[in-house]
Amino acid sequence: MYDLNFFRNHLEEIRERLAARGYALDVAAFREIDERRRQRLTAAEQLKAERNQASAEIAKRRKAGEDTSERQQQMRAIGERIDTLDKEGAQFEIEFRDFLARVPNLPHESVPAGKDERDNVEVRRWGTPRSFSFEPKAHWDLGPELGILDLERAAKVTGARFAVYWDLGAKLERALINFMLDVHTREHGYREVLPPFLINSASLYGTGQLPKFAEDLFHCEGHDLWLAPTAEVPVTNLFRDETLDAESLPVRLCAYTPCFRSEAGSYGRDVRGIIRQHQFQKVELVKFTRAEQSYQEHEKLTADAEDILRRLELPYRTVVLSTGDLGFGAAKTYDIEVWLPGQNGYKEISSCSNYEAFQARRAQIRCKSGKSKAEYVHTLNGSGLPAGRTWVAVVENYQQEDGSVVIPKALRPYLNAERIESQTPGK
RNA sequence: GGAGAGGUGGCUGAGUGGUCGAAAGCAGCGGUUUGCUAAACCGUCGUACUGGCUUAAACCGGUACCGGGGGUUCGAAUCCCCCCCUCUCCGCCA
Repeated sequence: MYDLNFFRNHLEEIRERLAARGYALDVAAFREIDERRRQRLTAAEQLKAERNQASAEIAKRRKAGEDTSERQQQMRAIGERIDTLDKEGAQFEIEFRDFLARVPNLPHESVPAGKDERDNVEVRRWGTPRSFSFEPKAHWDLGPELGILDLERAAKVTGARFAVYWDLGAKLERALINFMLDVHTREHGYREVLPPFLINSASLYGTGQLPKFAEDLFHCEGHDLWLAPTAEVPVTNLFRDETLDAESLPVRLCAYTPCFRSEAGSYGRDVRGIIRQHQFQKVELVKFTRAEQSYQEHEKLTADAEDILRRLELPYRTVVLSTGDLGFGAAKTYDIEVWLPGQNGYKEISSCSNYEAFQARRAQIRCKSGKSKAEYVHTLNGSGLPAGRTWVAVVENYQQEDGSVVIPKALRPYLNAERIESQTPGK
């Protein structure tokens, strides 16, 4: 969401900059919608001013004991005209808001121009993919063979794209979550928060999932409740409609939640294994900063997410998304990609974005210091990290020739085990 | 889920159909007084949209906003309906 005056006065410039991310801003359509809306608005307001005046006059005359029924009769007709104008105006207003709400954010100037993910630019690479003396397996083979991952029963109990973890598989997931929360709260200065997993539509509007991306979400029938697709939504909306003390910024929060995504439109992708699930567990990092801090904090947030992979000794690379690959509300995004031997390539594991004031303006999150006027904060978030994909990375990268999996040193205090060996689940 | 009480500006809190955008107090801001601080006194003090202004700011108008949405009325913070939230009690549940 843009500042209305800024938007109206910089239409051409915005159109050009949005073209870089593949969005065609229809300037003429906006002008027309805006014009139409304002016409209706001013027409209705003029009549209302007239009515207000007349009402005051009626009040005075009645106090003086005069008969005002004729004047009231006149005003009734005006009231009807106001009604009509208001109804039309409300329709145009919805159209107008909806138009604005569907315009994506401007890319930051440091974002490389490009058409799609092929134009993303690698900014760093850490660790060396291990060379195997045997053919490494994918987790969808390893997991079931070890008896720690059970997709068949998950399909029976719930359906496709859900998983059941057994024994050390379940413990590994839980260990990862605790490990990540501990690192971020103890080492990186984040405050831990446990938010609701269901959220209302106002929150989804605030972070930008609505109105445009309803089909990506699970909705609870008969309620204004949705399953959170990421902790970004409940956590960012924690301060919706609030004005924070600018001195208290940046606020750094981390949260564990399960995440639910309908994955509509990705039917053919990542069908094997647990790379793409309807439900996965994630630790999310969220920051609220002053405008001038946000890019510095963005770098730190990305580094904090990367640190989890370093501690787990998992090779990764970090890319900056090109203008064409940028998400709807983001001004700049780093993707962190972890090495997966089973796929012989790097796979996205975290997406760290600076939204600047895009979400803050929708969600009305401001900050204020002393006498100065309140201004919108910048919001940032990134996965730090998803437990599911990290689980995959651990299992695939630490697999041994005999089919067992060595537990990374950093996780051993959480698992009380050094190795996952074959077992027979639920039998 | 049932019964009751409530939701007013940054805060406290008045207001039950007509100069109410809203009393009063506190906080804030500007000033006077003062060796400094404090106190006292005077003034000021909401937000959004919108018109005037070449743009923006300032300024001058207008409209809207008293939890949200509808309705009655010439006129609604005030009356009616629906919803949400908070508190108390009951029921149910982990």
